[in-house]
Amino acid sequence: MYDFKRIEKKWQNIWEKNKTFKTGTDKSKKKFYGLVEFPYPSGAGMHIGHVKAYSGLEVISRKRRMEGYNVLFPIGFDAFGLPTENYAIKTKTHPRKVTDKNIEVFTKQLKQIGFSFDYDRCVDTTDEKYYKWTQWIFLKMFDNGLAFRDKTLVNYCPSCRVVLSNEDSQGGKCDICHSQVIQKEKDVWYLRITEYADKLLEGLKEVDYLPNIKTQQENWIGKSTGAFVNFKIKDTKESLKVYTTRPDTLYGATFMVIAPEHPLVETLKDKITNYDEIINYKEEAKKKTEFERVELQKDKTGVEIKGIKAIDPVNDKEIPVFVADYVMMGYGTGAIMAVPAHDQRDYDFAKKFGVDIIEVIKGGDISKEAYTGDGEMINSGELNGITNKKEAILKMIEFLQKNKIGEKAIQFKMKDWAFNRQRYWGEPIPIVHCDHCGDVGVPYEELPLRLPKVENFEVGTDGESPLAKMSDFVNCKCPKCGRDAKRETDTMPQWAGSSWYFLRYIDPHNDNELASMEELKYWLPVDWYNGGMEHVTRHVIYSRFWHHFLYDIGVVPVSEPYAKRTAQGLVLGPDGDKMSKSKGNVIDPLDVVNEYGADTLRAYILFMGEYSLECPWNENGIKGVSRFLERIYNYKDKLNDKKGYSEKLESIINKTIKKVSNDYENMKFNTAISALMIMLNEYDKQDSITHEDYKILLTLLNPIAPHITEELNETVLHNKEISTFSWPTYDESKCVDENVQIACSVNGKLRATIDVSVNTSKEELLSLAKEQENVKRFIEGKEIVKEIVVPNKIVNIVVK
RNA sequence: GCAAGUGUGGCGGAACUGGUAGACGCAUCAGACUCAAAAUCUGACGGUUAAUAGCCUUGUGGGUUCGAUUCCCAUCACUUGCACCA
Repeated sequence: MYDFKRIEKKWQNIWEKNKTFKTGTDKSKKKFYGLVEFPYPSGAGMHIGHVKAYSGLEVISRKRRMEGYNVLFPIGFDAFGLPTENYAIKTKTHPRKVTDKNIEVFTKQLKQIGFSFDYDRCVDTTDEKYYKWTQWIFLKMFDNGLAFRDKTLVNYCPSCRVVLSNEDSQGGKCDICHSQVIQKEKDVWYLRITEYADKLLEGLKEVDYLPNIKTQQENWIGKSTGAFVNFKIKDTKESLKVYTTRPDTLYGATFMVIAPEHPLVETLKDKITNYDEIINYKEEAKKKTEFERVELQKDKTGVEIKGIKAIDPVNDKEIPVFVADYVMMGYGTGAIMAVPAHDQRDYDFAKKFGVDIIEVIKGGDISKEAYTGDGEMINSGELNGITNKKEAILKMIEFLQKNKIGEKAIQFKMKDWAFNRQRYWGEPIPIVHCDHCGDVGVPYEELPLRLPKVENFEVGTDGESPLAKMSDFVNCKCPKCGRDAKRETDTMPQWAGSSWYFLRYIDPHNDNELASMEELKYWLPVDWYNGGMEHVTRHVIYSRFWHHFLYDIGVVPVSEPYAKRTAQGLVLGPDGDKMSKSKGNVIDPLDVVNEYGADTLRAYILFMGEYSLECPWNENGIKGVSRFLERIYNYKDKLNDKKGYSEKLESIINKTIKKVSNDYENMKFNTAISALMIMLNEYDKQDSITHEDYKILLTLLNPIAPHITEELNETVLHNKEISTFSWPTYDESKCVDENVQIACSVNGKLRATIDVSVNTSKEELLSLAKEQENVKRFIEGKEIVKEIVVPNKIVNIVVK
């Protein structure tokens, strides 16, 4: 048994002392910037998921260094946020202290696992030298009209007393405390991310993200091309504007639905004969969160607005108007035209309320359900006979524009980003409210606007930020006119600090700018960003948005921050469920380090399965990897004095170098390790192996298991450190086997295999196959219809 | 509902642009070593079977093909994300 405790400690000390993994500064060298999502330093310490998330690029980074790159592989801490604040409130400790302690523990643990981060570039989002620049970016957005304040119905968590973005209140529950979210009118700071929707979509074309990541972002942005159409309200001057992606079905519109909050209800109050009923419905809808409104899909509620009718502009038909809460004011125009024959949701509604259903596209059976497929247009005036949906849409848009009843329109699903929180532990929003000047940005030279040091940072009962109670902080002079004014007391959400942290790593101690252009030009873009699937639509989009903005104002040299993005799969508990404290299936990585060593932990986490897929933890599986490392360790007694590779091992060595190199690049670490195991099995068949044979194994394994390989390389082979080696190369001509096995099949069924030398001719393969006893049995007395020979692979004889 | 992903032995998982399904590892069984156990080493190991013959087998049902885990259609289950998105 090798003494992993001593060996791992020894090498960790050497790396720390020699600064082995310090980022290179020689700009003439090619660069590699590998980025992992920085952790939230929770009190629980590292999670097994962190180990998996970092191990992928850890291997790549170690390989890149050996390939001669300047490697920037940094780590930092996303330390603002509610858990720390709540913990601080509970234990009556200041969040600053809690954060510092947690960061210390985390850093120690990261080092215990041997991660080759450049710890000198560590970034902490709660450091005022850092959040100075987070505030600076916010101010720049404010100056450019991208940060604005509005009164809106917002998701509000009564328990946390915080306004939440839609993204943070999924399922109608607060993301943090899981209590019910309600709707409340409130002052909200927004970042106008919608203005960048098109750029964020276009930018995806030039980056190398995993396909499913790209698709998710596209869906989130949700660009749709359709048309605005105006429906007149009969006997009034009013009209209803709707947005539709299916203007081709306009002749099939038999009713309209508006959101309960739609202003038309007030404008036409006098004409509406059931106004009270409508208002009642509106009040009921207010009680529901957006989630509940959209969730109740089985039973659609709504009320017909009596006394008014809309007029379909293409055929002048009078159609009824309903209010229903499944239509949202926040998307499109807050009103829809309903085409029950070709939209299932409208169909259900029409059936329930007894509205006409008019078929305009042939192909379905509208007595049973809506038909959403393609087909010939009918009952549609000038569109009749068209069978192509796109053509029909284009023709209708043309018609609408010619007759000035509508126009082509592009809509995005994405909404603006609600940006303020009523919390202490976040970046103060650097804005002053002045009665005369309105919202005024804190002057840049006064940044950072520091979080005041206080004893009591608990949230007040009014749901305001704790900062609101600090008169020293609140009361100030307006930077513009000098009169008495009040500071904004809300803070930024956790997404703020994580939206630009990768820029700070590039130049972490710069006091004059967020990072120098010279450094940014060298290091950007991030070459490879790996993280969780769950951050693909929030953090990654938010940070791309910030980066595009910084590019537009000339602060960064490229528009897309991440050249490549991958994601690792979850590590599940041994029971196959997601690890959670309540289920008691949590594996603590440090326990594993203590029992098996860091190298075994690293190797197992990469060996357990395909990196991008989720995979359950298996206590037995780790033993296999542990044995593998043990076997390598015991090889020191089996070395001979011969030079070069053993002749018999040349082929397997070259093949393994090739396989492992490729697999690392494709994050197929499990098959890379498997290839190394196969190589070791080949070594086992020899009486002895050479120093070179051994060295190549240690080198290939080093990125995954750095401690044990460095130790053996030093104590057995007496070489300088592996981290100074060049990455091994292979000879393609030696990767080819001399012999291959050929499958011989009859009618596609395997009947025999033959061993032949590589590149045996087709003719010879065929005649060899026919000589096989078992092949003979199946072709004898039958007519040969076809003979297929694929050299080096298979012979298939088709008989009748 | 929409979108994406996954489905292979007792288990985790392999399989290049369609070409010997089950690599590698775990578990299990047998043997060696040992007084014994552990560790280690050797061998077997999808099902059925006396068989190194055959038949069946990659969620299910079809299709294309000489040949399908791989491509196409349908369907089921699970996971994730978004959502009455017009």
